[in-house]
Amino acid sequence: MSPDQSALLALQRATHVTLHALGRELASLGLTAAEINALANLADGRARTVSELGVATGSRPTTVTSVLDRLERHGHITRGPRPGDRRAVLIELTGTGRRAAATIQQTLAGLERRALADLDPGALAGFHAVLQALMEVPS
Amino acid sequence: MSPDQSALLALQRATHVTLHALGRELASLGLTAAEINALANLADGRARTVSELGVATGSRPTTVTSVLDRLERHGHITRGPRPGDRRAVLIELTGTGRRAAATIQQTLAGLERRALADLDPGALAGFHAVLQALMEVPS
DNA sequence: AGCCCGATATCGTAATATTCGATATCGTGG
DNA sequence: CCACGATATCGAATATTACGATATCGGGCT
Repeated sequence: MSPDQSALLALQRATHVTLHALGRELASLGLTAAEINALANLADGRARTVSELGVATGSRPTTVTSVLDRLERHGHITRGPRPGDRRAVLIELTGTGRRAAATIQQTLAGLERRALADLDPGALAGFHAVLQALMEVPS
Repeated sequence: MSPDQSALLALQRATHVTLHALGRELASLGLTAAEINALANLADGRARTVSELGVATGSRPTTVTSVLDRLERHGHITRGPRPGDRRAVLIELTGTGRRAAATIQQTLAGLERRALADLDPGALAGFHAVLQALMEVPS
């Protein structure tokens, strides 16, 4: 009954599958998975630097830059200097960006609620513990 | 202390991070993440169709086809007809493919062992339960 | 037998994603 | 004030993924 030999293979499959489901529900926004991911991480309204966003999404700075290029072109974000450190760039949501991010967050929350409602409470804790352990594995 | 508001965002970040770690350890094979994923799923030696591989990796058939194109060019797999159903294509590992897949599986297993050794036994069960629930969410 | 429909995989095309190396700018500590 | 690390971007290349169209095939229906 083991769904997979490997936790990592299961992780990747689940990521792809849920990404497709999320993209289907948010097709009207005309955004790609990476853009949705970035907006979801910005949805709380707190400004972030490119590096912080890279850590949050698990991507490299150059990748984040290209995603932000498209988000900026679509008018969803603005870039500005960080006060006190003009190397860093602060990413902030625009009005339309905030609306899109809110839609994303609601869809995200709804999908998770439907999926995890009937689940054992400890399962979610174990889920996060495994993710944490996988990300901190000593190389 | 909650690592993330959203299980899905945590999922995506963990996937990216672990993919980078895995790619680093397997850099000598000269394979990309998608190719590694495909070979890992084929590592048990059982032949699979393109569709089965798509389900296992969570990708669409066209995506699998292009990944297989590269694996075939590298001499890691062969394609042949499935006896009794010539629509389907059976993917099988070659000699070099089997060696690469074995290396991948060992690296995968080692990485998971290092990461999950000190973890509560129930955590892994919860992890798989959450993944299962997320993939089966009613649309 | 003949036919239509769904399943399977591939192809062409295009848009995205990702990476690498190089570069410009900026803080910080000697 | 100077060297070094941090930060982000750019240019070029490759990989990834998707969509629609196409070819082939199995199976059921008449």
